[in-house]
This record gives sequence, C-alpha cells and structure tokens, in this order.
Amino acid sequence: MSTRHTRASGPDLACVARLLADGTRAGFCLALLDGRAWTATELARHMGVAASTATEHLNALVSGSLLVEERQGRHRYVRLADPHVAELIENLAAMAPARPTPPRSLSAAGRRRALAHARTCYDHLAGAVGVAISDALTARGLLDWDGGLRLTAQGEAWLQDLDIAPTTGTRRPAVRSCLDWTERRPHLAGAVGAALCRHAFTAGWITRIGTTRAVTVTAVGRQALHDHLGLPDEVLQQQL
Amino acid sequence: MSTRHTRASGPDLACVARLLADGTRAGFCLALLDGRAWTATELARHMGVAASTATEHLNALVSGSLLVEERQGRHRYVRLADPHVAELIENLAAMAPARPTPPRSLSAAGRRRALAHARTCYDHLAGAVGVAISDALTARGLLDWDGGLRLTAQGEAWLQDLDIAPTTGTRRPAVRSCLDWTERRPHLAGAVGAALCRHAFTAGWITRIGTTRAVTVTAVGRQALHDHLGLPDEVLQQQL
DNA sequence: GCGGCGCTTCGGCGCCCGCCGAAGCGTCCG
DNA sequence: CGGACGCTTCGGCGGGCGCCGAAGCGCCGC
Repeated sequence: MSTRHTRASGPDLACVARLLADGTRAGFCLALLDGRAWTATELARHMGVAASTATEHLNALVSGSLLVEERQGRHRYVRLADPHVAELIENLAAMAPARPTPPRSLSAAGRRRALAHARTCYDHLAGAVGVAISDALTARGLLDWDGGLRLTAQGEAWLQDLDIAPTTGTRRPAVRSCLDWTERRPHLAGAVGAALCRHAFTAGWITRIGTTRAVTVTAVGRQALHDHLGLPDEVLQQQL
Repeated sequence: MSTRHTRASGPDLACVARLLADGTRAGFCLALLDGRAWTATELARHMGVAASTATEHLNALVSGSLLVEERQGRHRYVRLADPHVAELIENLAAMAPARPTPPRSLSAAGRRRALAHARTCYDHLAGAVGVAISDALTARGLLDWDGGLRLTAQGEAWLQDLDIAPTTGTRRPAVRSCLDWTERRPHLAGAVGAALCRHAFTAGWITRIGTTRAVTVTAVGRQALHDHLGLPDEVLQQQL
C-alpha cells in the first residue's frame, strides 16, 4: 500500500480526520452530538443513505473509536465514545463555515428555528437560551471569562444552593467554553454545564421536543430561570 | 455537483475535516505546530512532495483559513491561523493512534528521541521535560487538576515572582491541558504555558536544536528549574 | 416454524482528489 | 541584464472511497 509519504512521522492525524471528512459520517456525528444512542437505520434515514452504506460508515467510526456500539437483539446502537470526542466535534463545527444554503422546506426551517432557540449540545445547553444562561451567569459574577473561563466562589455557592453537583474525579474541565454554531458565541460547557443541563431536565425546567435535540423551556423553567438568574420570559419563549 | 446528501443541515464539519484528512496536509500542520512560519518549499521538502503539490495543499489550507500566509519577495510564508487551530490539531493528534512504525533510520531515531525529550508544542513546552514541569507545578500546589485544570493562588504568586506575565484580555484560557503524543500524558498549555515557554527562551533556560521543534535545557535552565521547581538533572538532560 | 425486519457482505460503478512533470511567471542577485 | 530560484498553473494519470442493490444472516414476533 501507500508507504509513500511517511517522511515525517508523528501521530497519524489524517486517519482520524478522514473519519470526519465525509459528509455522511460527519452528519452521523453531528446527530450523535445529542448524546443519545441511535440505531444504524435511524442514522441511515437521517442522512438519506442506504442501510449498507450506513453500516460501512459505522464500522469505520467504531474501529476508529470515535463511536462505541452496543448490540441489542437485532439492533445496533451507537453513541459518541466519550466527552472528548464530543468536544473535538464541537471544536471542528465551530471552525466550519455556516452552511451557505439554509434549509428549503418549511418544516425544515421550523425545525432549525427550534434548534436555534434551545437545544442540547451533547450534554449541555446551547442555542439562544444556552447563551442567555451563560451571559446571565457571567453578569451575576458566577462565571469569570477574564483570562480564561473560571467558576467564581459565588458561582460554586450558587450551584450548591440549587443542589447541583457536577461530576468530579475525572480530568474533565469543570467549566469549558463551547462555541455555538447558531449564535456564534461561546456558552457554558464542561462538567458544570452538563450538571446544569441535567438539573434542568430533572427539575422539569425544560423538555425535549419529540426525539430531537431541540428543547422547550416549560412554565416551571421560565419561573425558575427568572428567579435564579433574572432571565426575562422573552428570551425563554420561542418566537413564532 | 453533489446536491446529494444535504438532508440534515448544520455546520459543514466535513469540509474542515477534509483539510486535515490527507497525510501530506496533516504533516504540514503538524510541522507548523512549532508556531513558526515555514516557506512552501521547506514544507514540500519536509514531506517529500513536489513543489506544485505543496502549492495546491497550501491553497486549500489557506482558503479554509487553517493557515495564514505572508508573501515576502519570492517566498510564501505560512503559519497556523491562530491558537484555536493549534488546539484543534493537538486534540486531533491526541486522539490519533501512535503511528505503528517507528522511524527506521538512525538519524530519524535520534531526532525522535530529541523530540520526545523536550520540544515546543505550538507555543508551550512538551515532551518529557514539559510533562515533568507540569507535574512539579502540580506537586507544589501551583496547579490544581481536581475538577478541571486551575491555577492556584500560590501559582499566580509564583508566576509574579518570576516576572512571568501571561497575555490577558483575550478569551484564551489561562491554563489548558494538552495531551502529549510521546508521553501520552497531559501537560500545561494555554496562556500560562505559552508565557512560561517564552520566559524559558528569553532567560536562556532552553535553546532550540537547530531549526527544529526540539529544545535542550541549558546549564542555566537546569539550575533555574532545580531552584524554582526542584527538578533533578536526570529528567532535564537527554539520555544518550 | 415462518415471515418480517435490522443489519451485513460483496461486486461493481463512478467520481474525487492527490500526485507529478513541464512550462511559465515574478523576484532576487551577481 | 541574464541566470538562478521560489512559486504557480495546467493536463493527465492512478488509486481510493462512497454509493448502491442484491443476496444472505440472525433475531424477533406471530
């Protein structure tokens, strides 16, 4: 095979990048950014390719250990291997140009608007609502962006008040900045971002729209976010 | 052309990933991780391809805004567009499998050993020495890894004592973890990592070996790193 | 046990893209 | 001013890879 250009050795960047260099595989990964496990056929339908094609792509992604799989009966479930992979994909997405052609159909446009409003980004919140929450946290002195993102002492106290305990013990950063591809602005990710999102689900602040990544802020959520962060209803309700 | 699979829209991940999905282009980026500007022919020779091929690759990388170029007379200098790109490449490299075939020739092996010992990684220090410094900083309570990397109050004081002032005002994280592809262990990057590396150069602690990314720790440097961090000579001198 | 369904394997097709060498252009230097 | 040098453009070649449909396999439910 190609023993050609191995002049300069080092990590084999290309073989990882190649996995994401195909539109269909990239679409799979973007879909899996919702943090859930999808079946092979779901992904195939999602991207409009044959089942056999999807199988080949999934084989590649799994053997490249970007995805992990779990077999259940006649189903093959896959999900992102770990938060590092999600982070990598987010970074790549942030660097990518916004796609020139906005969706054509009316339903696609509505779906996109819902996503732009509020959605999960792997395990934290993104979209207009995600950014608004990050901004509010910053304005109230709970987050500090100067010289790198940092959770302030008040921020830690605020989390404790709400009984939100980020998973610790791992090397995962407590707070991390994630660039939003709709808002083009950074918002809160990392262990704290994930814990906050988890809390929002369990406390009924937000609910998923169907089985998509899009979420809506419930009445309870609007009240809570107003009380705890002073967020007005306008930014929490999707404009129709 | 291919209006085929645009079923699910979003950021065009694939077009960025494709830039890094080629061995030669990836090699260029890895070389440029030294943070310096290279000419087109230097890169071509480095990867063993024709000048015309290098031109085409550089056009792609520049128009994809991973690289920026600067024309000087008959030379075309390119470098990584910004620290975000460097970070992306580092993340990708950390995820990539170590290349199965270690370099064959004797000189290549020596070069690799020098790199494994101490080198620059874009703008901070990596290799055994880089990891040792990070470990020493941690052991002395200047860095805290629990629940995400953080510079402690003692850490800030330590920097001030040494007159090291990280560039601030930018959104760049002060401290960031970077996974080393030789040591397979995280070490210090980010604005503080860069400032520390800059200081090491200007204070004469380290010098470049020729024009490569590899560096050696000088006698002055060994003394300073022993005084300030308690690092023993053994880890600072390359074993021959 | 039989049909349906999800997934996989395999051939084959076609396009994309990375490579080169030859020729040409602009810059620098003697 | 002429030659060397760095870079670019272009045509052409070859291999890799993403796609499909047909056939096959295994699990499930009736």
